Amino acid sequence: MEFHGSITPQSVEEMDLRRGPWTVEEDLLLMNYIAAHGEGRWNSLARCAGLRRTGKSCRLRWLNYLRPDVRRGNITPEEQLLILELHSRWGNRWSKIAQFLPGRTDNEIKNYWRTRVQKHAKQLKCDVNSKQFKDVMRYLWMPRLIERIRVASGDPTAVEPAAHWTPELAPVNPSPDNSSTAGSPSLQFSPQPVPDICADCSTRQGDGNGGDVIQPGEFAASWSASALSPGGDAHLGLLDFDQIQWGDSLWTVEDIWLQQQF
DNA sequence: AACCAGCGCAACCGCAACTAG
DNA sequence: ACTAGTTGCGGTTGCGCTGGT
Repeated sequence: MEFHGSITPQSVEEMDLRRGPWTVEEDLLLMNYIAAHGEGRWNSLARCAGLRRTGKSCRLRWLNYLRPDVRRGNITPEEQLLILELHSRWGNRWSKIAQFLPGRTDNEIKNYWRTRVQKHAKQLKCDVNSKQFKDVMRYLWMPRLIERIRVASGDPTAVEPAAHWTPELAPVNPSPDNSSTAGSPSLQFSPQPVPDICADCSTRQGDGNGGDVIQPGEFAASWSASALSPGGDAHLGLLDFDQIQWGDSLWTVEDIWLQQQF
C-alpha cells in the first residue's frame, strides 16, 4: 500500500490512541471483552473491544491490574525473602522471579526492589549490585526475615538464626486456564537438608565469583556475639531489626558492622 | 494552612525474541 | 529467507499521595 504524505491510516489511528491512566469504563471494556473472548492477540483485542489503546497497553493493564488473581499490597516477609533469594540467583529477571510469587507481577516486584531494596543500598552508601550489599542481604537481612517468619508462625525453634531453609521453587503456572489458582502459594518453608542460601553462596564463591567474602559461620559468630553482647548494640541490632519494616531507616548498626567487617 | 520533598505505583518506552505470511 | 506484526521483558518516567516543616 502506498500513501502520499506522512499521514497514514496507522498514524491517524495512533493520533487517536489514549494514553495515561485507565478509566473505569476502559477497565470494564477490557474485562468484559476478555471474559467473553479470552486474552491474547492484544492488538486486535484492543480494536475489537473498542478500546483506544495499544495492544501493549491493554496487555499491561490486564496482567498488572485487572487479572482476577493479581495480588497487590503488602509484600509479606516470605515474599521479601523469596525475592531477595531469587534476585541473588537471577538478578533483574523480574518475570522469572514473579513466576515464583503467585499473584505478584514482575512490575510489582521490580517496583519493590527499586523502592525498598535500592533505598537501603543507598542508605548504606553502596551499590545494590556490590558484593558488600549482597553480603548484607544474605547474611543479615535474610536470616532476620527467616526469623521473623518463624516467630510469626509460632515456631519455637525461631531463636536460632535460620540457616536452613529452602523455598520450594515451583513456578506458578501462569497459563490463562488456571487463573483461579490464586491463593495457592507455591512458597513453603521446610527443614529439608538441601543447600541453603548461605551454602549456595559459599558454593558460588568457589567458582570464581567469590573473593574474601565473609563465611556464613564466621558471620553468625561475629554478628550474634556483637548483637547479644550486654550493653552493646543488642537493643539496636536485634530488636530494632526485628521491628523494622523495609521502609524504616535504622542502619546505624549495620553501618558500624559493615565498617568492622569489610 | 501552605508548601515541599520523598515515596510508591501505574504506565510508557525501547528493544529483542518470536511468529505468521 | 525475508519481512511485518506481535508479544514479552527490563528500564524509566510521571504523577498522586503522604508526612514533615
